Amino acid sequence: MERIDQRSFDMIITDWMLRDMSGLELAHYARRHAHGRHSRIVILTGRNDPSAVAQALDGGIEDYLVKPVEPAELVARINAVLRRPAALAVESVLEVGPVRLDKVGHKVTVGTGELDLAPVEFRLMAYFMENRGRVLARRHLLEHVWQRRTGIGERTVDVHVRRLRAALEPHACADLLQTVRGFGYRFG
Amino acid sequence: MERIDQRSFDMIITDWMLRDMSGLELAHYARRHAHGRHSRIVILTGRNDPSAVAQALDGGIEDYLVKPVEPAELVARINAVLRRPAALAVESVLEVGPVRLDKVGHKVTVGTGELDLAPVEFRLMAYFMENRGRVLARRHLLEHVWQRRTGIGERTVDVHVRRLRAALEPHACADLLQTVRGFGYRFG
DNA sequence: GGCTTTTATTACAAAGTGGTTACGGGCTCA
DNA sequence: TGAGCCCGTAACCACTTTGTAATAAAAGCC
Repeated sequence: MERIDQRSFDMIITDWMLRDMSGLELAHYARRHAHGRHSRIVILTGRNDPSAVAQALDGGIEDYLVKPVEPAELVARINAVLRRPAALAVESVLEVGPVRLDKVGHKVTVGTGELDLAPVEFRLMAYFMENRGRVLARRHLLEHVWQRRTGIGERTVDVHVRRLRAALEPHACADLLQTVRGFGYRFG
Repeated sequence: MERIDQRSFDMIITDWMLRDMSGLELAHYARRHAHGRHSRIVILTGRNDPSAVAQALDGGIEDYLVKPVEPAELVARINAVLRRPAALAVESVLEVGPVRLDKVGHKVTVGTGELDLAPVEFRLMAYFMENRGRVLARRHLLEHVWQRRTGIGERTVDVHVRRLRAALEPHACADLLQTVRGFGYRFG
């Protein structure tokens, strides 16, 4: 924990049972602290307990290996984890520029102000923030934000984007939600 | 494979040994095809072979599970994979000289400046960058950049090349897009 | 230097695309 | 049950995109 305070690590490999805390607690500590925020965490332990695996993975651990592990497999799994894009935030709070979206608290704030969004708008916003910088086609958004697959017109997306922009407008960040002509929309 | 051709999947779970191919081959097939490109692939098999694990993970497989797997662990691992940002996001950036083209973000930058390209121009640019240094015939470009096969005059390509050059001009790299008289165009 | 072929440039009209607004059905909640 | 909010649709408008055609320029070829 001292080391985590001092500098950042590409990867932290820890046992499940430590002297004073669990590996998961260590992981959460790392996630909360600036330097460890982007560390990828792997648990390597002798304890083969599915519920522990579930708990660890749901808690944002990158991988959970049960000893004995063949060195070849260990190396392969480490490489696989390192190859992946940097760890995704475990917290349910998404943040892009001045916009903060709390998925659990179901609340969106821009700077100090709060946004009042309808259900669909909220999910759309969350999806945009989860995929910032990426162009999302209308068809794609309909599939992922509107769960039901069947016939909703693509123009509907336009209208909801407009509503999002209208909500962002008073806070002067409507330009975060950009139109990419011929392809879709991009956030951030 | 037929299904992969037809639509996209969030995740593909497959055995290691299939009738006519390995799960890894199936994975590579999915990765190469448009619809499967963003699928996350998990191998679930009875074969506990560290070198197979290494091979699979190095080949871009998201996870490799050895049967028997506790349902709780399976679900946890599936969720963990789905929570991760879709792989291959990094691969989509093409770079030639000072020109950077981000296919996912649908953005083209030259040095610090950004290029504003229309849909056809963007696809044309991407195709040129994917085939840099290669002379591309007008007929060839019409077939690959304009997907519809039907009669578009070859002169049209000239016009779009001109538009690309006009976009590159202010950044002093219009000369990247060269004319090869009698054959077509070359980029880079 | 003429002549032909190939490419560059410009202008333009038709088709395409997105922004905006209004509206009505459906749902929720008091 | 009624008011009010959500949300999908449609219509209209403005603006872009894009293929073509016409003309200018350049590059070979003898």
